[in-house]
Amino acid sequence: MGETRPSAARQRILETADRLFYDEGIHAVGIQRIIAEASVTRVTLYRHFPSKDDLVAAYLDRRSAWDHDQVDGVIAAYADDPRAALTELAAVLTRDDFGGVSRGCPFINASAEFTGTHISRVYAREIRTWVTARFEELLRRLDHRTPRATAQQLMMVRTGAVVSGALDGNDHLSEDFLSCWEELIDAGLGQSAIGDPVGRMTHRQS
Amino acid sequence: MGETRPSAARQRILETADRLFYDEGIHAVGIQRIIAEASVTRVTLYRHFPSKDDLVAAYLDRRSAWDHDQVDGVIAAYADDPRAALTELAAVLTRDDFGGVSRGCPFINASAEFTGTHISRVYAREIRTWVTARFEELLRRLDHRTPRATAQQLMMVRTGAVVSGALDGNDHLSEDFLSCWEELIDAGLGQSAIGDPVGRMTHRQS
DNA sequence: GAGTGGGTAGACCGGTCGGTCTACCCCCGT
DNA sequence: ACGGGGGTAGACCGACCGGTCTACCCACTC
Repeated sequence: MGETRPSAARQRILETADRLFYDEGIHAVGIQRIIAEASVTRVTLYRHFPSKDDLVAAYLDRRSAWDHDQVDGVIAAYADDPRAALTELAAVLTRDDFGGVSRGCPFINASAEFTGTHISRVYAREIRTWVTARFEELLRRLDHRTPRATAQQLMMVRTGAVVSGALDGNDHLSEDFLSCWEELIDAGLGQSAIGDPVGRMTHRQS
Repeated sequence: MGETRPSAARQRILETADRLFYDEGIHAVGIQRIIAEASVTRVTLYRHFPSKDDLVAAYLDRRSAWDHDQVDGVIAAYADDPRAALTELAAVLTRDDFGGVSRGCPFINASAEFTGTHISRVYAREIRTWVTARFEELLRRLDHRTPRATAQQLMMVRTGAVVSGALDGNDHLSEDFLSCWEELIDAGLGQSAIGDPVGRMTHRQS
């Protein structure tokens, strides 16, 4: 019962919606466009997704699941080396986001289109806190001095990198981002090879 | 001639559009809403702004002028102390953006709603490169080792701070941002009191 | 005192929005 | 053999979109 066949139509709808919503914005894309480009009938779409908001939720859900998998994958791959995992996460979490070709983070973009407690904002906050928590875990395993504060700084810098990458034409942003990333991490590590003294980053505890 | 009286109606239209566009998004706000809340006729609005896009342009123009003035004001106020100007800019450029109450940067939000070469993206890129150039100037006056790269890092971090502030509920973000900001600047200064050795931030020249 | 620019009022346009309805179809499992 | 779930086709709904039109008004200036 329930999910029997994969439903090719449903898959086409989701992929088309994902592409259009991400590339052009949610409000800018109507149902008509989606059903046309997905080669699907109106009825079929509304059978799977009772309202446009449901489709939006499914879109964000896919993206969210993807990001979760990406992060979990990196952490698992570097299970015995948290420091290397953090570096790899920097790369993975900004993949395709530099060079002014990408449209940036789907959650940030979606949040810009809606107000209050709309699902887009809920999804955005959810995944952001989750990723930040993963950062914090890795930092704790490194005996970092300020795991929570630094995790939030990492999230902040990553956010800025993705948004800047989508807006500016700068082709050196990737290096600027990565050096800043490494810097933030190493500044709170004990026996760092680059010899930073006492907690310059410790304006607050934890 | 041309601009004789200040035209109270025009002013009301602009202020209403600014508020609604910023708070709820551009696509989400129709002309009907604006003329209703501005207590103005349809004809009046279209007399001043031939199309919605013109109104959007005027909205972004106001915001852009405001930011320009803010930055110029700070630089002028600290004309003899570039280092203090940078610190003050950090505060000014994220004013009202922390605590999850603000909606963040109007240019970033507008850019998320449109594609390609739409005015919103042009405005965003313009002001971002302009502000970054001001950062770079100040850093040069401080004999910073990597003024351009660091200026872009500052812009990146500021971007992340504003967006994170608009999305997350975190109430410590301001401190995280400011410490990161100071860190980025001081890491490339010569006779810094916090004793950082040779260029760890200098992964590239200029 | 005639003209003009900025304003009001409200009907009107074609198009698109999100969403519903009816009717037919076809493949699959029982 | 048949029932049902997933699919197609296309008309239809009210509402709203951005934008235009006509007609009247008022205050100010030349």
